[in-house]
Amino acid sequence: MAKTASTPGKRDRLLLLDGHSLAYRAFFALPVENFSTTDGQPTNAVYGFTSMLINVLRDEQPTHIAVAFDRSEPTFRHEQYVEYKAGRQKTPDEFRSQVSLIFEVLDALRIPRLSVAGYEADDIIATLSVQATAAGLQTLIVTGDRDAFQLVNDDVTILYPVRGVSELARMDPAAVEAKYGVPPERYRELAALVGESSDNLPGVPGVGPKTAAKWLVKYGDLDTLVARVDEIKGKAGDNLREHLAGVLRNQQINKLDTEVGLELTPPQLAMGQWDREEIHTLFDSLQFRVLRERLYSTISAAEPEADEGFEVDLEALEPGALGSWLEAGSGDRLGIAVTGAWGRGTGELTAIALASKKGPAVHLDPAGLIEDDERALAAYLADTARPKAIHEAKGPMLAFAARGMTLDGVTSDTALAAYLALPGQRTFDLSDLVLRYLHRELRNETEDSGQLTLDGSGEEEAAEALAVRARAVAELADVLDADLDKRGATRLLHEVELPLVGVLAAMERAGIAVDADHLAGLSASLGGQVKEQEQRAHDAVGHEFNLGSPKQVQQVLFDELNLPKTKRTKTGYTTDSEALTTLLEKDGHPVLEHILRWREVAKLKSIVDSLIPMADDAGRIHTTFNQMVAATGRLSSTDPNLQNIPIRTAEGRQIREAFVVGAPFESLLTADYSQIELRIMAHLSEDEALLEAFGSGADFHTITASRVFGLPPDQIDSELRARIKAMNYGLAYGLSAYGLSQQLRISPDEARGLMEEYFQQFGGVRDYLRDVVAKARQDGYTETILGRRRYLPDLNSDNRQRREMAERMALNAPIQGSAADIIKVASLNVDRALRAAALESRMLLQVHDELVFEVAAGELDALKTLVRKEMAGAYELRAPLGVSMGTGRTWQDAAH
DNA sequence: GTACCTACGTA
DNA sequence: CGTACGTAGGTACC
Repeated sequence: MAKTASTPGKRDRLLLLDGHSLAYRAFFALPVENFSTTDGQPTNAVYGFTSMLINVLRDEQPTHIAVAFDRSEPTFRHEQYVEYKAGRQKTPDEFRSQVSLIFEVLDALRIPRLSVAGYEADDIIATLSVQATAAGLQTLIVTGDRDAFQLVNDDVTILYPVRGVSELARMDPAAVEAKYGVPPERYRELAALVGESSDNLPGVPGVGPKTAAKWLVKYGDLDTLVARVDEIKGKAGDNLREHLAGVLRNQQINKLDTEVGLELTPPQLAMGQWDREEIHTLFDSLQFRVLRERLYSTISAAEPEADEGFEVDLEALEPGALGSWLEAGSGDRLGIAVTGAWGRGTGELTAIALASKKGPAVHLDPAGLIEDDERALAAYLADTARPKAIHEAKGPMLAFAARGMTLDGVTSDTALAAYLALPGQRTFDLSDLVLRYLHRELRNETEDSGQLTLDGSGEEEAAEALAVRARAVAELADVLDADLDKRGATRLLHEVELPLVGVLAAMERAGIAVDADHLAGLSASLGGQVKEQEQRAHDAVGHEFNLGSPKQVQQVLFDELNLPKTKRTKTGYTTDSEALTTLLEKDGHPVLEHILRWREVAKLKSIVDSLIPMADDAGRIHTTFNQMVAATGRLSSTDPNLQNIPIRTAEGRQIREAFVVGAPFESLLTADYSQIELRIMAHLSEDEALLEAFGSGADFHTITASRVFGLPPDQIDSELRARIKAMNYGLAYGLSAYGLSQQLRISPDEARGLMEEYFQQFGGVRDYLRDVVAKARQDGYTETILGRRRYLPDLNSDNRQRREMAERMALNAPIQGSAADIIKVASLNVDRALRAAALESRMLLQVHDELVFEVAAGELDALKTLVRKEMAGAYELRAPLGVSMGTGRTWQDAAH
């Protein structure tokens, strides 16, 4: 798709945009309240500019493109006229911060941006348009600066925004003349007479575009007008004679320079290929969802060249021939693709395709296999010596397991591999990866054979499409292997993530038993409380309203009851529990209490009610663990999320009582790491004092507090301990003095002092945190103890908000990610040890730093020993891992 | 019906 | 102005 730079054809069109002028227009056209990211970065100018850009790209289909920007340095015009642009309002800060974002958008779209010290964007555009005409290109200029009208001719058209950002007036020579009464080449003279207030170029008083045009038409041009200035009668003539010098100066100054020295010539501005993924990430961070879709749907991304598809030769197998077909394979890794449905710990397969990188492929209907083939397939799938590649193995694994088959010997899960390579990505579509890594389209290359399929026309195509996927997976796996090798993630994939897939599948299959009666009872009692609080809240304000609607709650509190305003949100004032609690302390209006209480019980009821229908016939709930969403390497849990079951309040803990041991097992065992993230921080920072605090065996927060405050441990009260506990944990999240002050409700100065005293004792931590960010800025990524990377390009952003956000991520990612590494290793080792010891007990859940087990009869002691050993020994930290355990009939009873 | 927002549960 | 997630309900949009 890229054009050859040296041979512009006659249909080539150069699009030139004036970056600042368009962004500035957008800035004032779009209300900043409606255009900012959730973290407060204004985006109205970026949005408006990008939107205009997309529209023009769509409507004009340019072949060449560039965006010109002004520079902050003075221009040659300032040298000629010191008052040039004097008296302008200072650029608003909200605008300034968006310019670099516009740069990022352009960079991601591979659109060259040009600026030259001493010149304005218009001069660059003028120079390029002249060069483009000489090179035979048509030129389109998008600018909000009327000075550019002087450039219009048969080869140069201007698109001038009228009313906001969505409408562009097309200014060709006829349009300019129709609007101003003079041809474009006279526009500059007209503007000199009229003046330009925004550039501080006063014109002739009392002379507007109409009079100026009349004169120019009558005399032909400005020079003649000046020569015969004495002929002009009336007040206007007097004014003209009086301001003649200014007019001539204006004419000098508004002349655009067409000989600016530029590094690129028009033919070198051919539209490049842009990176879909980079755009995806950038627009995501700008929260431009609609715009991104518009971009994708309106202009074709210059994707990696993808004219090729896949050629597969689908072999028809006689019944009973599968075994020998599988044997005949050279031992190459086969790609597997399946269709079907899975989730909630089980699944079903409707089709299977197997293909090597080269050679024939087969397509199987799992329901139609004869016994021999079924046996051959099962043996092949379970054979660890037969390497396999598959995209997203866990779902199919559940489906295979549901029909009694084991999928083993998976040496590549292409989705998982891509996750390790690009952990920040949201989706890992096979077709996207094929395009990215193989530069191919996920489609069948073979032309229609011309044969009509008599039995169901779609079936053949579906089979071929699946075979194509299997082939693509086989090829992709090799390329990803090489990519991961480059990134140092090979061992992480093969020794941790891949084997973990089966362990997670087993946990999902097992599920956890719930006590349906207990849940029903909870639902009823919570329901009663919800009703009661609702009634009381209505009574307190004298009318009904929806407590679940933040909007209505705001109305009641701030409009009707006139309570003091809280912190602003995008759409009003926050009514979150923290704000309402503060309000309650200040004002004490009874409705506040009921709203807070209603929220509490309503939340709990919604959790209970969501769990009730999740139980299967055996009374067990099966979550789905997602191994590829968290950028730090953690797992997540969905449908239902069993990683956020309440624990903090007594009522919440009643929900934990609903998770119970299932027959024939004896009890539940929970085992969790104590303060694993702090231990990792101590390990990574090698701070002697911190390591010592862990070594002492006493309460960690108390010990660190005693050091910071210079008091013996027995004089550390709960208040002092709480402060240091907040510090200890906050550090791993990039806590600021301000944040700490907010949390502890102390002054920022006090908080700053506390941090300083802390770092006096634990200077190694400060050094580590500083170094980890500095290194990440250098490398572009952070790394965990097992080499799991997180890429943070924003560390070098010139947008402060984004940069600081990235810095906090950089602080946290190695700590949170290393904890994730450790519990993954622990899960694998526990699983392995359970099988080695032939125990019946099984692992049910993983909750970030906790594992939950179902204990088989008589195995409790053996299990505890085994779990403690494997968890504590998962990784050797300088602050050794500590494990605490508890058992009981319910998840709550097993707390400790 | 879909997408965003606010609020809130966990580690 | 402390990281990482998922879900629910309301609301605004199509």
